[in-house]
Amino acid sequence: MAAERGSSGSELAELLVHLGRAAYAGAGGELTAAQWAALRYFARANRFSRTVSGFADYHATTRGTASQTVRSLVERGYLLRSRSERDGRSVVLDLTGRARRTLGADPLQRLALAAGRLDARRRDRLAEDLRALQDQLGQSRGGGCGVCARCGHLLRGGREFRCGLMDEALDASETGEICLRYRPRPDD
Amino acid sequence: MAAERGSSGSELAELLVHLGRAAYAGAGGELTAAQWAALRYFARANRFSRTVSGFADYHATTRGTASQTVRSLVERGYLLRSRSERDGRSVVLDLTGRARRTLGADPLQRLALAAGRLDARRRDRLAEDLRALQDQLGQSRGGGCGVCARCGHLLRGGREFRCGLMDEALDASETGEICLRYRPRPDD
DNA sequence: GCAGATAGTAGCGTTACCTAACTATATTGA
DNA sequence: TCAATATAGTTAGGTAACGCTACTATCTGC
Repeated sequence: MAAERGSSGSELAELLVHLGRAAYAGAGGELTAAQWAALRYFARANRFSRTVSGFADYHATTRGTASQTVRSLVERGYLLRSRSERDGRSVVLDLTGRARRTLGADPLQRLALAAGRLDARRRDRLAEDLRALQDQLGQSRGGGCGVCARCGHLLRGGREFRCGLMDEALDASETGEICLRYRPRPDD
Repeated sequence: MAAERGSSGSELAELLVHLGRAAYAGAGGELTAAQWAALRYFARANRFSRTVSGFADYHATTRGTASQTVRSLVERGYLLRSRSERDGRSVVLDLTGRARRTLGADPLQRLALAAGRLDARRRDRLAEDLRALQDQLGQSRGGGCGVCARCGHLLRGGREFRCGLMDEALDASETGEICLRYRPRPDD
């Protein structure tokens, strides 16, 4: 029952959650928090992941809720909806130009700016620590989430990239996108 | 427009917010996310801050919303409500024994455990970085939030602690509690 | 005192969120 | 090949979060 030296795990966890909320303080912009989250997700997810289920997983909510949020964004002209050619059950969501412009007004920018003012080394260190936490959490759930560049399924041969799971070639620029199927590399 | 080296501020911000949400993944326990947040707040706030407005500020929401969340917790036996002697307009909220026991099942514990598994030095570093971000955000808003031990209003004389703003003595144990009036020390 | 600020509540409408039920397509396997 | 099962997505219904406005009560400053 002795207090831990320095910061305890719970303090850290509270700090993290609190910061995540405070970032939106007094936002009130043109979209709700969930809608902003969806826009950010579809802006950064790769072509295998820009689906309703993908967002539901990322946002840790149900498909029903995700479906509702997506619908509101489609109706308001932020997302384009098309059927997947890979899977007849899936729909693919893509950002419209309007959505890309709107992302510039994302209330999260305030936090992003604050983070951008950190020393580059410190920022990288922070990101690394947060990702370590994320991977650890992801393990205990099904999901997890990260970019191909750090994914255990990525195969590289020379300058070519390939996803071993989907068995498809990846453009270099795609390796920085978020993927549903992300799994931390074991040796990482 | 060139990509920043390493992690950009926006990536970091997204990571942070995402982690804050993912921590609750599949929680679904006996309370909602807002209710857990309230319980945590009232467990950690000092006697000047255990009010509806205090929680509203901390949780970055309106007093109306905070009032509703608090009411639900009082009705369900998690919080005790009493009028403040210092200020006739205020009510003071205190956790019941049931609430303290319930906090053991806080879904945030999963993240807290993950954080607790980090190396102690790394954890302190992480907490420090997050607090730096928080202070920077707090500045641009009115609020801000932190513990007396790091507050600019704290005066210490020998082993005695005192809040210069409220002009009251503080018990040593109270200096680890959250305060509404927290202001980062200028020289920090 | 009186004006203006602040603490809290109440009511309204929108949205998030969950659950459960449902359709349609994929996958599995006997 | 065909039936069982799993998965993608939608819909409906209910609770609570959330912001807004309006309101009362108390406090603070002049």
